Amino acid sequence: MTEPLPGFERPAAPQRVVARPAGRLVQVQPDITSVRQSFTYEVPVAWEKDGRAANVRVGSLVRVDFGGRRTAGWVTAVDVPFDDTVEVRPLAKWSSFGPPQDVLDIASWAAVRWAGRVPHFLRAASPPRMVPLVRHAPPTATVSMPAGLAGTFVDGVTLVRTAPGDLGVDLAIAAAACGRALILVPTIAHRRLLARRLRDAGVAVAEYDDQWERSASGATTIGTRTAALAPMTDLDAVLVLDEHDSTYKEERTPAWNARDVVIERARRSGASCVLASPSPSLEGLHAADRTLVPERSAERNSWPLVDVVDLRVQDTPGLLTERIVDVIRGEGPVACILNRKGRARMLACATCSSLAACTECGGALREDDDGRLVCARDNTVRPMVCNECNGTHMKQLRLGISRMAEDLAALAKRPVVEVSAETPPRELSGNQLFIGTEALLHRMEAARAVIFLDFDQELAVPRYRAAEDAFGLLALAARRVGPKASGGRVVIQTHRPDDVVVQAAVNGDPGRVATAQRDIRKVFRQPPYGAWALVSGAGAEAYISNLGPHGTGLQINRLGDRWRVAAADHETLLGAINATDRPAERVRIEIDPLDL
DNA sequence: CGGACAAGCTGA
DNA sequence: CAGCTTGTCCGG
Repeated sequence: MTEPLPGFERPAAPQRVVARPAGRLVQVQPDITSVRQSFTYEVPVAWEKDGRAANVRVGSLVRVDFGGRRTAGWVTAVDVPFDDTVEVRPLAKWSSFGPPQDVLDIASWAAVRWAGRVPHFLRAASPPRMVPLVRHAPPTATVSMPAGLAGTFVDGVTLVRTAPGDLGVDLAIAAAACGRALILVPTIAHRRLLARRLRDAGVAVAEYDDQWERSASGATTIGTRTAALAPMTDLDAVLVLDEHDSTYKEERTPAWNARDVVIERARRSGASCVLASPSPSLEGLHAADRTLVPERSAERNSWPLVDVVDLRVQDTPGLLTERIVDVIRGEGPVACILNRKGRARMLACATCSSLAACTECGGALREDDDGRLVCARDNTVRPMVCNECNGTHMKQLRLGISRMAEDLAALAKRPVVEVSAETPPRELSGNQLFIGTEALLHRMEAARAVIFLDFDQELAVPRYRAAEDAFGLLALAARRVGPKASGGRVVIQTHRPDDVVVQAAVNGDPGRVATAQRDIRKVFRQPPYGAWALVSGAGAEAYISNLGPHGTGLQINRLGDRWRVAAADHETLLGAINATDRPAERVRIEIDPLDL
């Protein structure tokens, strides 16, 4: 920059455009999804007199005039410097206490991690009803550490493989004994049960999000997915029960995962983090610094007896085999599981009963319009010929559930309760014979036996997580029937009795599934050994072309009207995803999709 | 998100 | 060229 010539000095600094307002200045993030920026507002001077001003804190919910209308928003910073170039308006209203600084920070982190918008996360982190004041009755953990668990809650992330029937009461008490604890469970029923047991043990409990205010005051917080954003600070312990459960993943965009959020919160607070599950996810194992596994014989005995019915060698056609007759005729509640999700019809050889499977990937085959066999996973096509015996005639394996219920009732010589989503809970109690989809397993409390009439569908689902999910279902069945000593049993009917998932259940040895899956996922760079984003929606194609310039290190695959974007790690993937402009049409971006 | 405004399009 | 549509920008 050269010196200006005499007479051409630069004008003096411009006059202040606006006068400094009298009140304190705060930043507010409006609750408008597409606004990614905070704006400065003034705390009205009048609020200082009546004490309202003292409640304007980071995280507080307020209402502000914004762009010609009034909208809700969150205070994201207080006592910010004055910028004289823009006019500052006063806050219109103070609404409620809100999430603390830690949670605002985690919301920003999560917005990057799942390519979402901050307001989505702040909404989930906010109280369900306005909270006029937070009473600070600091609850003190008076519980002592349960015997044998002192070494579980240590620095870093620990994965604990639990017995299938373990509902985590002792682990939860151990977490509470550490101090400020945040505990995640998959269902509200599980939350209620655990909260009751903890209160009985003398722990001050907040059930999130009904008791948002209590959580904010530091009580041991128990809740489902959204509890990952509970208004807690200075965490000492984090516990995720059934960490493999898919309910931790939000289905709507942003499709964030509560388990991953609390792992990050624990890391930031220096809290010990325990992930517990009888069927650990590979993501959980990958995130863990160490894994605790039960002693072999104890774990084996914690699983029920598992009978495998080899459908290839049954005399009776169909799924109602001789082997289940005794089980369904006995006393007590029995659940028959027949998943109808994934309408893809499956085929088996009419001669040797082998399941028609893809020679490349093992996925189930269906018949296309030209009478050939097509793999649902990789679209490999081959003629209608059996792998095993070269038979050319295939039979359909699918049966309607109502028809199945009738046949089952006839075979069992007792009535069958057909369970659907509409079945009221009271009809699920009692010593009856039930038939339904896997939702039945989630809804009933206990069973003497669980029968998977057709486990092939679980094994052959064309998804990279199929084996893990199938084993998770067996672990849930094991929870419902109890350990070997209880006398209950799980029956698995399948054409693939030697599948590692089936054998892991038979031997009560979940480690086998993880070991087998780990190798496959590593080779194919599937999560968690790679990072994926699934791009769909009307604007997907335009978005993918915008992604091009940022595409270093990305692999992009078209899957019909969706695209899979893969990278070696989240940093590479999210760097590109978040730097890419979105077209006007809707684009749905799902990071770490489960259904692929 | 929704209003303001600019640029583009259409029909007489 | 008025009157309308479509697109882009921005809000304290």
